Amino acid sequence: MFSQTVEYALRAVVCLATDPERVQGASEISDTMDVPAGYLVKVLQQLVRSDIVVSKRGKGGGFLLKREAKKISLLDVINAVDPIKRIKTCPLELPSHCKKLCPLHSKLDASYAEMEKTFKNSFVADMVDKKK
Amino acid sequence: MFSQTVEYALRAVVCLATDPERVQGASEISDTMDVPAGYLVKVLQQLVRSDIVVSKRGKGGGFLLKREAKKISLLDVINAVDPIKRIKTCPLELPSHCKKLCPLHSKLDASYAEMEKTFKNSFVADMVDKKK
DNA sequence: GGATAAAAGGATATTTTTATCCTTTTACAG
DNA sequence: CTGTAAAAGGATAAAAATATCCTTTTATCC
Repeated sequence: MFSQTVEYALRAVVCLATDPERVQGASEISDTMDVPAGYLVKVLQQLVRSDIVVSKRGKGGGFLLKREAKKISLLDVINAVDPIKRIKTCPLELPSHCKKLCPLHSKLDASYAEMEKTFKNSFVADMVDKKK
Repeated sequence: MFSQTVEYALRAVVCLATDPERVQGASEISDTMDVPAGYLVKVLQQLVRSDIVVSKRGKGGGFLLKREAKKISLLDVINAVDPIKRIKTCPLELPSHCKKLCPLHSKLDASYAEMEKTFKNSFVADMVDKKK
C-alpha cells in the first residue's frame, strides 16, 4: 500500500528516535534498519528538506530529528516522501463537470481521508520499540 | 494509494454494473470509462480469472458481471488485480524472530486491515452513479 | 464454409520507482 | 593546512508497473 520509500523513511525516523541525542550516520541507520545505503541517503535528504530531520555534514556528521519524536506524526513523514494523493475531482470527467465525486471515488477518497487522519494522530515517539 | 490497475478494474466493473444484462466490449468500456483500451483487456482478463467477470468470445462478444453487482465487493475487485498486502512479520527481522509486529508495523497493518474491512463492505452496486 | 468481430495470449515498449555510483562540498582532527 | 569521513548532488542502472502491438483462437452471421 505505502511505497517502499515511505517504508524506508519511517524506519529511518524511528531509528533516529530511538536515540534522539546521538548523531547517526546514514550507513549506521542503513545497517540497523536494513535499508539500501545509497537510497537511504536520498530519502534522508527528502526528510531534511521537509524539516523533519537535520543533517550535520563533514566528519562525524550524520542525522538527527529536527524536533521531538512525539511531535512528528507518521503523516509528516509520509507527506515528506510520498504524500497520500487525495481525490478532489472525478478522474472520469472534466473537473468543471464534476464538483461532486461519483460514489466510487468518494468512497475511495473517504478511505484516503481516514488514513490521513490515522497517521496524523500517530507519532514517531510511539513507534519506538521498547521490547528487549 | 491504490494502483492505476485497481482504479481501472473498479471503473470497468462499475461500467458493467450500470447495465448488467448487456454484453459490453472492451473498447466500449474503454471509451466510456476512459481506460487505455489495450491495457483494459489485460485487466478484464484478471477479473475473469478471479470469477468476477465472464467473457464471451467471438463476434458480438464482450464482458458481463459474473454475479449480481450487490454481491461483488470492492475488495473482491481490488484483490483480483492488486491485493492489499498485509504485514504479517516485521520486515526488519527474520520471520522466526518476529511473532509480534513492532509498533510501527502493527500500526501500518492495522490501517491496512481497516481498509480491507471498508472495501469488503462496499459493493459495486452502490457505486453506480444514479445522477443524470 | 468463409468473412468478420471480439477476446486471449504473448512479445515488446514506455514510464515510474527503486537503487547504485561517482564527484563535490563540508567539517572535524591532527 | 592536510587528510579523512561524512552528507549533497547528479548521472546512471535496474526493476516494476503501465501501456501498446501483433498473432491466435473463438464465436457469430451470412
